[in-house]
Amino acid sequence: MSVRTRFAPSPTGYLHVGGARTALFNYLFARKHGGSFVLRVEDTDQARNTEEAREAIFSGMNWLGLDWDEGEGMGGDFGPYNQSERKANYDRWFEVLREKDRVYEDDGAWRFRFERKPVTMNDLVCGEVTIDYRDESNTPDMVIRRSDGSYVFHFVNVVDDLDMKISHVIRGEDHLMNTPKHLQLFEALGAPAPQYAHIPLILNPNGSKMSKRDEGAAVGDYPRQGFIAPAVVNFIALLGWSPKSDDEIFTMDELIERFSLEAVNRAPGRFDPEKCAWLNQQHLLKLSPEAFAAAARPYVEAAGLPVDGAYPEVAAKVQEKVRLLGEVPEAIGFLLSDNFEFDPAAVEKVHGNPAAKDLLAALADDFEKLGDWSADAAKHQIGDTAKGAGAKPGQLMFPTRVALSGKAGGPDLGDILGLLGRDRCVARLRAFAK
RNA sequence: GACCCGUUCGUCUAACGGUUAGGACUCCAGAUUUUCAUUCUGGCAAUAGGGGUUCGAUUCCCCUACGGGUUGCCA
Repeated sequence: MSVRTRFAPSPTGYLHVGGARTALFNYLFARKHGGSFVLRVEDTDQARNTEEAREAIFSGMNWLGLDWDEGEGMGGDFGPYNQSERKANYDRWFEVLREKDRVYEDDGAWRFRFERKPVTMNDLVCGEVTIDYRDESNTPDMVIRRSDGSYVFHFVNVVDDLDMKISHVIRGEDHLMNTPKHLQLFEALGAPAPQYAHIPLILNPNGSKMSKRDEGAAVGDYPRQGFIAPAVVNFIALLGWSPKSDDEIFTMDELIERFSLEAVNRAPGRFDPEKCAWLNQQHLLKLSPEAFAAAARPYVEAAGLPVDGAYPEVAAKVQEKVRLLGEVPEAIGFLLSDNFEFDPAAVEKVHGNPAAKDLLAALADDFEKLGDWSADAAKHQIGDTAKGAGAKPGQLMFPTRVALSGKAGGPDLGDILGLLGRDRCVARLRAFAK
């Protein structure tokens, strides 16, 4: 029997990290076993569905690199893949239940008659869990068809998994208690149930349940802040799953290679923005300088900075200095434009050294007298000027950095000198010395 | 309330019933870089509590506490 997994979001809001991770685990499992990954849209809640939400789900998955084999835009042998178009299937299976006398009418709605017995599920992550359906007060017969003729989640979910021949259902732990209901439905329908794996939920840094509006909740916010997809995929994979080794930087292919449901944890995990940012930095480091510059380009343009000519070279100078692409404009703005801000804290630090002003003025003069201008020559001149005034080179390097860039950190000072050129260096030094 | 799942450094996690309980993020300290960052080295920091079983328990069992989930004509 071939592996077939599915991601079945309802288009009622943007794609959030919990959903993205569910999609990722289903994707990894399918790819690892050479199976199929199906995208099914559970759009039965007409009141809350929106077209924007549909698009957000597709674009979020595309961004993450979770390509599906069947569903929206891909076709497939088990369509349609939108629940809103599958009513005929539901009607057909509902008739089966009615013929078997497993449903009864109640106030115009139809309830499914549970078998009153203990139901045991063998979850691939949680192990054996038994719910006793002899306790009717705890497990009342559930409505599967509303009085308006539409069907509820439990029923359509089961029918679709059955019709689409889903072999493994990997979903959030919030569905654990639903599973015995689904198992009973499969049994009543006379069909074998898929294997289930319930993965723990994702919590906020403070331990509360992560929901809409929380930081880091919307996948769409990640690219806006300058996260790249491989880093986000890597991060959410590590939330609740362990490679069982000390390695932790993984590409999608490596995750596919190493993923297994047995290594999924049972305890809910908290979302840590710091570690996510660190992972982003690690993945940024793996990019070629050209790829890094290209990835950062939109952020720099959005900041209103010119990206012609020297931009790619300039951007490459900060590749190992930023954690998020959104930090790039701030890091290189002073190299692309003469219009930049001074960091008060950095300026204050320079003012702490009374000799700095004279040293900077002297350096400007020496720069003008320097023969050939090059990054190395200029850098050496800083040392010479400092020594000439009886100071250590390090004492002049920081003030020079602040005078030229307005900041305490940034590209290598030699790179700054070379990229800026003699005239701009002299002008900025003199302006700052005043 | 009832039912279910869970609990190892602040966070993510590793550890055939036998380890000085390991790694990573954060933080701190050194080294390197004539500068910031990177990098490297070192440091701080954990088995929720109480009972068992066992020669021996982070690991198995029970109780308590805490956290999460489910209890809809939502999905």
